[in-house]
Amino acid sequence: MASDNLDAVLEEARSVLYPRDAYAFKQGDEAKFLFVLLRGHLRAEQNTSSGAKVVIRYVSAGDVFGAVEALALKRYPTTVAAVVNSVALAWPSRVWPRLAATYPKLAINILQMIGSLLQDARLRTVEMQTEEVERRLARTLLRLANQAGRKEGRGIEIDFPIRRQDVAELSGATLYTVSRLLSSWERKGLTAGGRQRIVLRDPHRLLGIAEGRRASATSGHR
Amino acid sequence: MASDNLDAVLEEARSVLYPRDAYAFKQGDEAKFLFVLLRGHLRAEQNTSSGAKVVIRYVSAGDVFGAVEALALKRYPTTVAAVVNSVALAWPSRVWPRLAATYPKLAINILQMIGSLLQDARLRTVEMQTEEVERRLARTLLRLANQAGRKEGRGIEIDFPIRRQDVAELSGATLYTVSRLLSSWERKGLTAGGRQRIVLRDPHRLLGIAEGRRASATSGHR
DNA sequence: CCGTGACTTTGCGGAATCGCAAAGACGGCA
DNA sequence: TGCCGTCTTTGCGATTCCGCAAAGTCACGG
Repeated sequence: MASDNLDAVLEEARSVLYPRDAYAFKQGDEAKFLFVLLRGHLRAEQNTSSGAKVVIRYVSAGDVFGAVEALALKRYPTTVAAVVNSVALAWPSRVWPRLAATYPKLAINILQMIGSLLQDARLRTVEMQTEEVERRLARTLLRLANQAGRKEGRGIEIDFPIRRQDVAELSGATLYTVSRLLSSWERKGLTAGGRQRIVLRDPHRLLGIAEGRRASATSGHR
Repeated sequence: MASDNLDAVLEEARSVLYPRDAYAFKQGDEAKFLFVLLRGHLRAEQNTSSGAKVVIRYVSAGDVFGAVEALALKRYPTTVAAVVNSVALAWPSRVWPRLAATYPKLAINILQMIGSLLQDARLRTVEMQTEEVERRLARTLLRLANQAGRKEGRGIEIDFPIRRQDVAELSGATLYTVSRLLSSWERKGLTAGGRQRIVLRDPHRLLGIAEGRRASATSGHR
């Protein structure tokens, strides 16, 4: 039943290839397309007027991106860049009214997706406001592992290159604090890593930290 | 042209009265209705499992609330309570598909509203992550004044009772820090206040703080 | 195989902010 | 009018977290 619809909807899209570090769009660009990521990983970030940068989210295969902007806003409020070679489908936003009218379920799906984005955004605000950095970082890593984790011998590796700086901008901390925490966790066997690389060695204990139990004997220093 | 539509849509709603401190709905309730606030002011807040509370936003007359939840989610992720006696219109969420199909512009409006909520939420995250408390507080007050300010002799008063604690939960600070900053601003003639009451005496200078210039000679202490 | 630039780590203060404790101040209600 | 609970203020540390500086470390291109 759905396959006819699906084919028809796919007809309207064109596919786009983003080499590593290429931009899908930039903050302030006119929002002419809505996308679905087929393969790869993208980073959505927002820059403040004062030059600070915040990572809004990482986009994984199967995710929709640019939708809210294309459907409801005029311009993209974020910049989206490929962190590995990626492939996406793009629909011109002008075809949306027709598609939505023809396939009501599509509209419902998009609405739900936006709803969950909103919920995520608010959850993040709540965490930023009520939890300390260590916990936020643990949560951030678990989330990344969950959406882009690859099983790797003794643990889960985040399946795309990510700098400490990126993690900091995603979790609401500084580069230095993230580096210190990861070092400390590495010494305890919770994580492992390297240049643009993070492996969760003991997700269970990380979850413990994320949920409140302080990393025993962390002491922040030493 | 629109008035017929409007009448027809209004037909489907029922009005509800919320006395001060009454709940429109609570976190976890099944999302059966979507609302428009006609009169009054509501506070939407979210509680964490650990007991902390965060104010998501204040709802003013004309605002839609509960929409995302009713249209896309199953349950309300926030609690909404009246801070003054309020009146709202409520639509059962099940009439939505029919309304949306009949009045496409309605769907577009709702989508745009949700889009701007998402943008707000992300902007807040960015601010929480990149700006210091003083600036965030100034922004928060200006926003409140903007959406619910009443001109008052020598300044703009926030037109509903709001505790320091609420401001803290809205701006991402603690009760103590908010109180200290407001005291300091009051000494400089930027604001005035009292029990559950805040008046912006000099919005222009507040804007200066919100945009970066540090309140001269603040010194944090004293 | 080496040089170079990007990324990471860590020491060392320093600043921002928290948060207890305790004292006021206010306002509604009996 | 007086009491009481709620809200606010402020002193005083205590913490958390930041952020410069400088020294690694790593990956890649030539």
